[in-house]
Amino acid sequence: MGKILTGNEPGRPRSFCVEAALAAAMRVFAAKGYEGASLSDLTEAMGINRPSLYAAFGNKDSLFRQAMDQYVQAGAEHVAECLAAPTAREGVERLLREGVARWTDPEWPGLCFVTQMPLQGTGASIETRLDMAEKRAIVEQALKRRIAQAVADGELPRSTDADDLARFYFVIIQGLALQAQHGGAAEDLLSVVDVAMQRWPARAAADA
Amino acid sequence: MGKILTGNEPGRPRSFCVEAALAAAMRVFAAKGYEGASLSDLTEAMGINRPSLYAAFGNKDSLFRQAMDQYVQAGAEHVAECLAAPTAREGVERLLREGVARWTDPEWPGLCFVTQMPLQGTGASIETRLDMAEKRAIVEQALKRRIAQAVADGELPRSTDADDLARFYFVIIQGLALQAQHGGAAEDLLSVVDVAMQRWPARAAADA
DNA sequence: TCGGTTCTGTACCGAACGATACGCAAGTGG
DNA sequence: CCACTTGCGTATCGTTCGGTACAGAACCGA
Repeated sequence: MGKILTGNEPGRPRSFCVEAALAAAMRVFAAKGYEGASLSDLTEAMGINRPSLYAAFGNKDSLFRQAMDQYVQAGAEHVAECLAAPTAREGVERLLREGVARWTDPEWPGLCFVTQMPLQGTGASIETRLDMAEKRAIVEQALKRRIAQAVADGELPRSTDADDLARFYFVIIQGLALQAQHGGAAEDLLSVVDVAMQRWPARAAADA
Repeated sequence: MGKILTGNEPGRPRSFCVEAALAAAMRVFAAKGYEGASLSDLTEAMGINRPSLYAAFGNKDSLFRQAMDQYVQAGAEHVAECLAAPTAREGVERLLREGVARWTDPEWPGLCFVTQMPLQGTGASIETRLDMAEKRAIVEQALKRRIAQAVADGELPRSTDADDLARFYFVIIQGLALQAQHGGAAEDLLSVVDVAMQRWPARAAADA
């Protein structure tokens, strides 16, 4: 992932790769939070200095949003991939299990991006927070659509309220991510997934 | 709640009520987070000035912990009160429903205290964060004990793993609180509680 | 009235923050 | 070689942060 040089533009070419720098910034933001990530932290991790950062990304807030966009895009693909499983149940279970695997992986960068970081008083601008809320809603919407389809397909009882069930699993996702960030062990969280999935609404039979 | 004057100590008496000031500080911390709450915010809300704050509470970190202690104590009492319900099911349901009511109440101060605030990179000291983790574990332990008792009482099937079930509902609590902080509507969250409680393990019958 | 002690209020400290001005380096087309 | 354009790097801006020194005010016991 070196720098992308087209060789046509005038002026001195950029000496770093924007995507790699964004990825580095994302890791810093994920590790330290919005306010906790100082410009010095960011520039050091990105391997560039301050004015280059401002020239390339405009702003700390703007940089955060661009880093987040990169993460959210990858995350959205992962969600879609999971939910593409043959049944909604498998899809949701994959989403939860792989989510736990990622969130408890110390190498995984973007823990708090979709779940919690941009809260009130973290210094992020109001637009950024609204943007995050929008991005977060995408996951919930995807869950909602997949579950609604499962109801239509007959995988779930016709009495199922897709919105409620989607919200339910979305709350679990956020709770899992939060607990992971608090240092919860992967095995404990996976057992929560077990309990959550064990209670997936059955078509007709009991699910004792 | 005015100042408590014993009239025996020498020196100039304190002109403010420590408890009231702590409560005010708690509201500020809850609203803006640890770093987001500046000393100016705090002193203004508490109605005192900086040196008084330092003389009375020692430190920003120390102030935070004392404010948190006050909140956690009230919270722990509430948890115990809820879980004292005749059945564990009623207790957990009360805990979730009243939790949602509190967290979505804009007047309620301490939303993020037990759930999320003191994360990495928020500026809080490592000891404070460990302290918070400990306090958070208290709720989970209470849940665990109550559910274990319910298993012993025969309210829950003997095959129930109390630890797993407690962790499950604790994750839901955290997810609900998190979503509330993201601006989730009370009715939506209550419907999540419905789904979560609807799937409380039945003794023997099916729970379609 | 007078030490002794404790709190209050102003004014300030050094450090770190986000953000920028400006001169130099490194490329382009002519 | 030469304007011209663009990114790089140093050095610095003004602000805000958490934390304090210091002087005066308000209470005690004698």
